[in-house]
Amino acid sequence: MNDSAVEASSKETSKQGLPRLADVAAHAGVSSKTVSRVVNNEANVRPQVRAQVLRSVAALGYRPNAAARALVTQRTHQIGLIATASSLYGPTAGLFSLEQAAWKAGYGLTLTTVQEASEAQLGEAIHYLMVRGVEGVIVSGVAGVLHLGTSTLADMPLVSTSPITTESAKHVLVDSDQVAGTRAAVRHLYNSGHRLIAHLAGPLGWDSAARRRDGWRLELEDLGLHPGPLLEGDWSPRSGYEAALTLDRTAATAIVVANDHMAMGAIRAFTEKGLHIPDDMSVVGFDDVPEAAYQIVPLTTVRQDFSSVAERSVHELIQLIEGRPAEETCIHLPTELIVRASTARCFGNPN
Amino acid sequence: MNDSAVEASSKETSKQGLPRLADVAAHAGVSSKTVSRVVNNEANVRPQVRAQVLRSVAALGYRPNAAARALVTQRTHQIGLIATASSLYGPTAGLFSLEQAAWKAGYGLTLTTVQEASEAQLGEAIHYLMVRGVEGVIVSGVAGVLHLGTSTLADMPLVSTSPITTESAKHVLVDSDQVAGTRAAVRHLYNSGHRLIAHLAGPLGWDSAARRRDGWRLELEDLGLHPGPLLEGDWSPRSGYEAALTLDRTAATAIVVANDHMAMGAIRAFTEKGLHIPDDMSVVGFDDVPEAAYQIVPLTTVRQDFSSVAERSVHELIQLIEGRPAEETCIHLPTELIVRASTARCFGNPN
DNA sequence: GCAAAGGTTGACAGCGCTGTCAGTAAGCGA
DNA sequence: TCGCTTACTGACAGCGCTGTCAACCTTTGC
Repeated sequence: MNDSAVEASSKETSKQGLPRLADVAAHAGVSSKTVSRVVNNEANVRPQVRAQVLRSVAALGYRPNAAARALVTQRTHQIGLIATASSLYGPTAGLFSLEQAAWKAGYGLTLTTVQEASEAQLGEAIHYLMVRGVEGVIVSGVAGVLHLGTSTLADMPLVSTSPITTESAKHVLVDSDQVAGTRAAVRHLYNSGHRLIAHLAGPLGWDSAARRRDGWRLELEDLGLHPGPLLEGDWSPRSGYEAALTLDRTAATAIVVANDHMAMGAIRAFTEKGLHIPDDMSVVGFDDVPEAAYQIVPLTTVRQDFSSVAERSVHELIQLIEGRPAEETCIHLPTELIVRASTARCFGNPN
Repeated sequence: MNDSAVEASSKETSKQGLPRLADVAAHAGVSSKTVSRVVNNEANVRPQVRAQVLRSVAALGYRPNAAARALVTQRTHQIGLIATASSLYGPTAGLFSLEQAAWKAGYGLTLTTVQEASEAQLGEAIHYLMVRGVEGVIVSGVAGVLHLGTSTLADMPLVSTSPITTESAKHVLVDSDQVAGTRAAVRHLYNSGHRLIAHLAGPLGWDSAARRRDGWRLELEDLGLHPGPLLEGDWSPRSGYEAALTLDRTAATAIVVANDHMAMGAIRAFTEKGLHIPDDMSVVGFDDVPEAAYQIVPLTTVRQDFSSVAERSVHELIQLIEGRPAEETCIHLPTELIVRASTARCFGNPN
């Protein structure tokens, strides 16, 4: 019945000086198993015993030891996240949503990064996470197709934004519908009278960059147009700037850019070349970063909902972890075209 | 001597079906303690025994169980990160550097977020991390001053970008030198002839926002100038836009903005009002986000090195974790003024 | 009033690993 | 050759917790 401060008791015997289940049990006058029941909210404990235990827990400042618990239950309730190390908006924006979704579901998030999606780096990251006992892995914003043939990840629940080369039932893809996104951008430009529509892609080794390019190309084909010039950047504003410098108004009157930051760089480059946006060149971005709406020329862009992707990813992963097989193995979330001021009617091609 | 594939052996007895130390020991014909020695790279194992054990480890695909290890060694080698949930550039940019620095030092990173830095939310986050057994905590981009009086964090190694109200020797502050940053911005504007210099601050409940404002005010005082208008935003481009809408050219010829994204919003607002940047209004940002250099009007800004802050934070934290007291409890890393095109001489005030 | 059923509690083993310490083999000087 | 040091190896306990199972204590129905 000792209700004194946190550091009160002197009987606790844990190595670290932290109180253990047994200390709480002694304090409350019950067995440690009963304390365990209370702490884990199990049924069949008399209310007054429960209350007394709770009081002792508070009095001693008891916290369960995750390692001990994990050891016996074989559950860590940890999710691993593998992300590409970059300070780019896209991959990071969903991070907090990811964490919050995991938190709500009672899971912790262990973060790890790779510089590039080489098999070696990915393998190292996976090893790192598995040693730490994660129960599932989310791979976010990693280039290319994941090859997990005989790898150690083959049997681990995994959600990725990139396709994976396994038939494992434990692998699910969750991502924005990139193809539909650039398709919508192209259609919008077409409807505005543009016929010469270029694309500034992300690094095409990245699956999402390739899919955005595919959308652009497919929509042009459906529209009966020849694809305009295809440029490639590395997602950075600088690369957008440099790529756009090489593009001529004779080659295209509009360009679909694979992300907003490259679009900003491109707009800067066009401006330098004396082209006015949108009158001389229409530009569509992708992502809808917060500052896109507040550029001097507010950016028309394809919004993707990073939060939804993150939440859905966590949801699907936890389904897999808890043994429920995935209903769909390939989930594409909708994107939305946000028309602002960087696109205009093309009067050169007045249809 | 079985060198077959990972899933080979059928003798492993772990609940999860994963091989344990004892399985490797049996496979190699040694005791589990010897395997433990090899796995942990301890001395005093005969080379050929070591080699044999290593072969068995590889053959069985053995991975040490972190929970068991943590239980007995009382070390988790995990660092907790508390960040504010937002998709803003500042707080997230250093995240990957943080992770990489932790990785190199052999630590894992567990991420958690708070919506706001209320005592309640922070307490919850801390509890979450402590239950997961982190050995130290980094608090990044959290508003205000941390009050950790009798809190459970009081005795835990902690590195923060905000000041903390404890005398604990285990708490260190690592951050960019915000004051010097805005001071440099003001001086640059002064040297360009500006005398009416406004400030658009971040949310002043945030310590970093308050310090940036202080730098602005202090430099103006040192220069013998009265502070111009002080506005407040919430770091977002939108808030910068809205704040700038209220600012008149008669009130200021230049403005120091507390981050780049608000600066972009402000530039957009000024442009809408018919003010030309930089001729009618000079704008200085803070952060130097990647797209700042590629705006239609490239942004003059105060660059802070998020990577250095992150690396230093991890370094200091690990010092604390490993029991070495901090040499400095308050570390400010330098910032650098990057002059681009959003600032110009003020001809209205020709010195 | 008694048995059966159900609710509540605790003793004990053991999760997979490492620290301790004792024991055995090898090296070495006299 | 012996005795002593040093290099290696393994038996065993136990980290803090939960699962199992047996024991006990209430209720309830008749």
